[in-house]
Formats: sequence, structure tokens, C-alpha cells
Amino acid sequence: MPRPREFDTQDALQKAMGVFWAQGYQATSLQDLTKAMGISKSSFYDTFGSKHELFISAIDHYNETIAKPRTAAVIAGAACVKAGIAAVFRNAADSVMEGGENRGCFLNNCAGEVAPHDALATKHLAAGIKHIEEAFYGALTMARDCGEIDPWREPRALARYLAASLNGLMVVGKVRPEREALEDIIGVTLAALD
Amino acid sequence: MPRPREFDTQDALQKAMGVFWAQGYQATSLQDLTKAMGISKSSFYDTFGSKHELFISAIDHYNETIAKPRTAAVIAGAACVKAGIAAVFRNAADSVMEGGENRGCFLNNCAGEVAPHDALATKHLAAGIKHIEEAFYGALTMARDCGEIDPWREPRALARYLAASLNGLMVVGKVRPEREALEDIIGVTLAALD
DNA sequence: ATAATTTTGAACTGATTAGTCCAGAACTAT
DNA sequence: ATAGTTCTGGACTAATCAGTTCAAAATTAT
Repeated sequence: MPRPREFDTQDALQKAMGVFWAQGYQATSLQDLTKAMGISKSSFYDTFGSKHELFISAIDHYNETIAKPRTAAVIAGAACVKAGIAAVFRNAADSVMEGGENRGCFLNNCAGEVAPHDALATKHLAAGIKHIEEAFYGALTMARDCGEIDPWREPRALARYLAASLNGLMVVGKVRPEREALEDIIGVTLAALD
Repeated sequence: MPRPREFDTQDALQKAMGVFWAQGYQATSLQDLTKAMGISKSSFYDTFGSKHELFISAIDHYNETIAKPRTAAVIAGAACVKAGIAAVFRNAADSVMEGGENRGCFLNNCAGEVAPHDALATKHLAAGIKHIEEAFYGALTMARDCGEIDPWREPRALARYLAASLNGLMVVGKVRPEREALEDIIGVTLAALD
């Protein structure tokens, strides 16, 4: 008897994330959101609660659909671990360079704008960065076990280093998107693994 | 005959920068600004033009009074170049850890929030990051000349790398202020110079 | 058709926003 | 004192903001 859902909440969430990503949290109005999501204001509050709740959901959605696929999955698909890590960094640089909008990294953007005074958002952002670190950590322990990196290297320290470096690359790339500079950064960053 | 200025514009600018730094651009209202600056709305518009113009001035003010002193000057005051670079990173980590507010890096925050759609601000932010890179570049060429780093290393690439790494450290530190993790990051980052 | 449910659109609240304007107070130098 | 200047406080736009409410429309299953 119930009328089934008409709009896809995941799809709407995806679009909301896109708006937050491009404009930031504060600069995004409810009108921006409902327009992009293709739903009415009433449905918006029925389904997502509030602007802030949606924002938190968007961060989680980013972690699941962007952060994870762009780290763990890329590494898993590569010929060897180092090549996988390199691919992650190259993809990040490409995403910053490729035509037009250059939205940078969503986690970075949010961190700059709302951390630390939005404690809940900060917690979810931290989880995202942690995901990235763990992806590197898994890859690095594997690399050490199979002799791809020296056995005396600390996978935890290296993973933290790579996660921070990836963020740094994205920040610089957002403000100064110069291919040569990003290549320099990636080159030195990856050489630190040898 | 003219009545001299009563309030110190540099001081007011400093205070405005502090508010933008802590709250972000959009989340800062004119009331927040005038209250912190200790001036009236009328004086505000007379002296600083608009909220956005003040924002740009605040970025420049940060570049001059924070970014430069915390890079070039610190390096210059150290026993050797590598120690100076290490001090810059340690100071950054300290600033993120030390009690309470944890505002991160102003350039980072602004980059996340307003770049690239605020083109003018982005330009001034880029100048700030460039300053940091140049501080490292100067130090690294000096280090290479006096044999402190290998002569085959590229100072330009290393400088870009260090500037990006410093930004990455600040971003991670803002979201996950854990001393041990930051030490790991700094350790690997600096080891890349050897 | 009828009942159950989702979705919409529009009206509405109450607050806040950046920015303008101006009369008058406060201050300084002559 | 007077003239010249700075600064303030308050009134004022005109717009926007997030969020609430509700009757009606739309859709589905029976």
C-alpha cells in the first residue's frame, strides 16, 4: 500500500556532496542543495534532517565512494605496491590539474573550513584521513613482507607520512595547479620510500 | 588641523586576521569583525572598504607577519640549514598541538574554503605558499653550496616538496592532533633530505 | 474507487546578512 | 573659539538564511 520512494537518496547525497565540495559548507544554501538534488524543501528535511546532518552524511559518503576507491583499490590493482602508491599520487595530481573547476580534496576543504569548531564534522573527517592512512599501512606492510621495501622501515610512520603528503599535494595543487611542481613533489615523496 | 587616526589599522588588521583564521571567511560576520577590531561599522567601511577587501588584506598580513617569520627567519637563526628546516616543522607541529583552539594554517584554511572560486584570494594565497617555498629554496641552495646536502639534489624540487609537506602536516594536525603521528610525519619528511 | 503514502509548493517565521547613510560627538591644531 | 577631521551609533535597505507547517497533488496497491 505504501507509495515507494521516488527519488534515490544515494544519488541525492552524491549531488549534495558535489555542491559542498565545490562551494564549501557555509557558502552552500539550502536552495543550492535542493536544486542540485532535484527535490523539494519538504522532502529535504523529511529525508536528511537538516543542512548539517546532510553535511555529515556527505563526508561519510565521500569516505566510502571516493577516499577508499582512490586509495586501497588503486593500490590493489597495481603491479607492485610502490607502483600502486605512485598511482594514488598521480591520480590525485591529475584530478587537480584536469580541466576547470579544481575542487581539491573534499576532506581538506572541510578541514580548512569547519575544523575544529565543528567537532562532529571533524570526527568524521578524521575517520576519512584514517582510512587513507590505513590503506597505505596495509600496502606498506605487504611491501615489507615481500621485500619491496627495507624490513627496518616502520610501516606505521610511512603510512602517516604518505597520508599527510597526499593532503599536502592536494592543497598546493588547489592553489597552484602547476604540473611540473606537482611532479617534483611526488618524485621526492615517493623517493622517501627507497 | 586634521585629527590623527585614533585606532591602529595594523592592529585592527591583526585582530581581523585572527577572527578569519579561527572561524573562516563565510562564518565570520561583520559584527564579529568590528567587535574584535574594536571599531564601528562606519570606520570599518571607511578604512577597509568591504569584508572581502579586508579578507585579502588579512591574507597579505598573514604572509608578512606569520609565514615569513616562521620560515626564513627560523631557518636563518638555526645552527645549520637542516636544523633550521627541522625547527620550522617542529614549530608547526607545536602550534597545532598547543592548548585549545588549534586553528591550523591560515593559508590552508582559506584554500580549503574559498579556492578556486575566489580568484583574487587564491592569488594571494598562492603568493603565500610561494613565499614558503622560496624560504626553503634559499635555505636548500645554501645547504647544497656548503655541502650539507648532496650536490646532485635539486633545491627547487626539494623546496616544493617541503612546502607541500608542511601544508600536509598542518592539515592532518588540525584534524587529528596526535603528537606521535606528527613526529612520525616529520621524521620521514626530513629523512628525505639525506 | 478507496485508502495509504510520498512529494510538492507555497506561505510563513524570525533571525541574520553586508552594506549605506548621516547627524552629531569627539578630538586636534590653529 | 573655530575650523577641520575622525569616529560613532543608530536607523535603514533589501536580500538571504535555515527551518516549519500544511493542504493538496501524485502515486501505488487493494
